[in-house]
Amino acid sequence: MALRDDPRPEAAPTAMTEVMRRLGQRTRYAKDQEIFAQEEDADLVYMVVSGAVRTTRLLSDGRRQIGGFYYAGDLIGLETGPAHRYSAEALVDSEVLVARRSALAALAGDGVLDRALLATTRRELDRAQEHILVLGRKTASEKVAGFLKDLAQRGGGERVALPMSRQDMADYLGLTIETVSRMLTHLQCAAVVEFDGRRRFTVKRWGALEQMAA
Amino acid sequence: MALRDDPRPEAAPTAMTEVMRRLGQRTRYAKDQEIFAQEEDADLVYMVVSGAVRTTRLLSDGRRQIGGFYYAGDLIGLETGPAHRYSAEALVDSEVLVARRSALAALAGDGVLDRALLATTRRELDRAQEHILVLGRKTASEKVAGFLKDLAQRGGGERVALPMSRQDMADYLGLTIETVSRMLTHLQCAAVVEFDGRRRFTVKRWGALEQMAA
DNA sequence: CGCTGGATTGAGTCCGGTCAAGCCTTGTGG
DNA sequence: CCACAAGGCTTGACCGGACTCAATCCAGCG
Repeated sequence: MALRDDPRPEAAPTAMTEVMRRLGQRTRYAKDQEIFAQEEDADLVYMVVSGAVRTTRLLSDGRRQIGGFYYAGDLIGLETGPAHRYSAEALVDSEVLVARRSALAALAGDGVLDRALLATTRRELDRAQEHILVLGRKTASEKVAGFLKDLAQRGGGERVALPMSRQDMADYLGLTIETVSRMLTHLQCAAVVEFDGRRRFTVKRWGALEQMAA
Repeated sequence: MALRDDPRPEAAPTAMTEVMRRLGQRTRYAKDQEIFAQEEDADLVYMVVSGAVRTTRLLSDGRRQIGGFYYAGDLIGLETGPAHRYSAEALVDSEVLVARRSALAALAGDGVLDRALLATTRRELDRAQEHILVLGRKTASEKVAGFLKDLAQRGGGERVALPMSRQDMADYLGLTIETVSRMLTHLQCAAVVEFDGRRRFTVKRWGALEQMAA
């Protein structure tokens, strides 16, 4: 595969990472364990150290929307006001640094913290707006192709791991599990990607994938 | 109608409003005139003084997604990094205060500006996440009912104005203009709302509207 | 090796999109 | 002040992409 420049933005400002490392309480969460709950008081900030996390929002009738997936270096828990709008759960066994917001402010200095939080929040807003475009105006096959493309870019390597289930993908993309599965089958039949087990794939025709993502 | 407490959050922190009033260049935009363009350098901050604004994002094939609608007191132009992800246009003839970000920082002091921007950005992120839930997991009738409900709450008064076209509503909700029109007709047939012309309505059965918004 | 739960596949349905025809405001000019 | 145009909106008929329901498949694990 040709070299491409890494599209990943800095996961979080260095100052933030530094402070979190010093003040954060390292905590382990098992697969599917809840890290924080919807409506819970949002006084804590979380940084993923290893593993992966999803943020989800539940409607009373069981419909679920996933807000995003977070990996090592990503900050969560700041996307909300006083109370969380989303809950967060570990996708796989994960380690997370947890810190009180007030403690962070004391150590980092208000200005530094504010600037770091602003940068992270703004990046989060960009992600959300991209997500809005996808949910509002893309077809099922564009959604799935775009999802795999993003994952492959983020992963960097040849073989890309899918840490989430088909249900998670569906709930992120506003589709059903069956539709996601069909689109994956199509992509594989078209020799755009090749799956090696259910949670691992390789991009075979990068151009085609980008085109399908539109 | 019974008194309800006003669900509107402060449109923008007072410090921000104050500074914008002093430093902002008051500019008029005609209906449908562009305020800033997608991909344009994002050095300016905008505050709506009167009228209404939409932010939109265009796909190459013409599909359009509206990110949000903004009214008097709302800040725009901060939802992005170095370059705007969305363009902004006036929904109706509007007045907007325009200020350089650097000028604001100088006057307000970095800390104050950062804190104000953080608060606004976070509120914007909340809106975006709500929008994601709506686009990903709600049906057409829930989307339209929810949209009218939000407008009515924001408007406060008895008669609620719709400053946007059906096309704008459709592009905000991820629907077509025909579907929006049909849902509005249904709501009116069910005597949930009553239209007085095409751009003005009254909520007749508040409970039913909230229930349909789910 | 057999169990188990996630994933795939198929058949049929339905919600929302598409295409097309008309309606109704709103605004303009005589 | 009315006539008429024009564009936004509504309505109808039909279509199709994504959903639903249901039957299997199969990878991972004890």
